[in-house]
Amino acid sequence: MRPIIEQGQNTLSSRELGEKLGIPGAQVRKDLAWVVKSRGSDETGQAGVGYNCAALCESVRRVIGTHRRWSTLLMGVGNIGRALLAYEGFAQDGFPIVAVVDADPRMVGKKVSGHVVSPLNAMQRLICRHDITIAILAVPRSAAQAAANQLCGAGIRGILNFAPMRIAVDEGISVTNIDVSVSLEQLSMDISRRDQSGRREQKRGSDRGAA
Amino acid sequence: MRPIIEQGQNTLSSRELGEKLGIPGAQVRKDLAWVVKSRGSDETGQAGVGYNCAALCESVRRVIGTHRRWSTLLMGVGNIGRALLAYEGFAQDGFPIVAVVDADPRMVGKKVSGHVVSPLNAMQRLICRHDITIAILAVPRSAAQAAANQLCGAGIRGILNFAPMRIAVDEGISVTNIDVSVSLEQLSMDISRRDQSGRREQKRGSDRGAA
DNA sequence: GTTTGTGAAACCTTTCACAGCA
DNA sequence: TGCTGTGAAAGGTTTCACAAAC
Repeated sequence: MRPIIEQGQNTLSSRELGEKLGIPGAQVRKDLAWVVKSRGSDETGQAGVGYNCAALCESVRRVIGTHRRWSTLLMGVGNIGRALLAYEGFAQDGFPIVAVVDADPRMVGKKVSGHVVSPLNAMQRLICRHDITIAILAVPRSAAQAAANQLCGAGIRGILNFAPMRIAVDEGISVTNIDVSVSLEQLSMDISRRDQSGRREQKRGSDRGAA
Repeated sequence: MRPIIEQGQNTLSSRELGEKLGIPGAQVRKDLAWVVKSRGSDETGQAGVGYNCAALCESVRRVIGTHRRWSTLLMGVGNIGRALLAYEGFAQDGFPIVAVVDADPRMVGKKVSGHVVSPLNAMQRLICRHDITIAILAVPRSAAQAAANQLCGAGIRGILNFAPMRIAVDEGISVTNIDVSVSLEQLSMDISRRDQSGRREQKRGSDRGAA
């Protein structure tokens, strides 16, 4: 899993890339053409050679937005919040947690994995001062909507929501949900459907490999 | 957010349902027709009335697979593992954690949120005995592929992977990934794209509301 | 020779619109 | 009248296939 560019190869064909991703080369070319166009760049692939790894990487990072740092605020230092703070890998990915708040006064002032927990009423100021765009919402379900409202009011641009519910937000604010139960349901559905097609396959005498 | 069925309403139209989900009624009808067909049931919606909430719920649960319990094994009692054990909400959703294992001998025998941690070599036996179909993989990235291999060998059917990497698994095994950094990247891309279209909108004099 | 970028074709999903039913 | 189920239209995505570029 060492970066390809460090393995001495500094160019990649769409077919190679597609093999790694399990998709046909044509789709890679279409997608990459879109990336280049989105970026407004003219750094395109070279016929007969392929794509320059470094340039490609930079283009993709531009389009995804990971070329810059996105300061984040963590709201809630319960079990999930503490696990996230302990991980410490987000800063490397460009998402440093620069502020931590909790509604529980008993938590305020405590240090969790090196981060001092601030009170809710400091949030607005923290967001402005640290130019925070993203909030990680790690509070219990019962507190989630109220917390989301406060975040919207404080001028956050996006929320990563760990509460097992849909939160309503103001127009113009993006939300991404992480819900372990939903992921488990996806998984169980995948397994069920595989079971069913397997049984069908058996019944009508294995038509043609896997579906 | 009280269940609709407890609010005295025991029937729902595709339009109502679509409004709640933010999609047109026609799509709800198409999807529900698929659910009914998938289930092989003839419990269909009633013209002029709508869908029976209870029957609909049951059909959807059948298709997703949540009509039955899926015993799960947790592998790894690090920060994420402990947070998952502390949550205790998965059992209610039909995904009870019935076994917990960790490679660290110092962890074995300890009780975490009421679950005794078993050693790795007990895993195979636990999976058979408790009829475990799903594993939650919550180990560090460096240990993830080896752990996945062991799970595949032990006859697991699906893996919910929290390690920040793609794991390779045997044919016929389903994987769902939860990667917070990837979710943060999704969020930042959403925000970036909104910014861009916003700026475009401004430049050419706000064509027509939101894009 | 190899590989890109891209029209055209094939495929899939969403929306429309309406006959038919309660 | 109100609503479903579905054929047809519209829209979008993926794959094919090949001229042009290296």
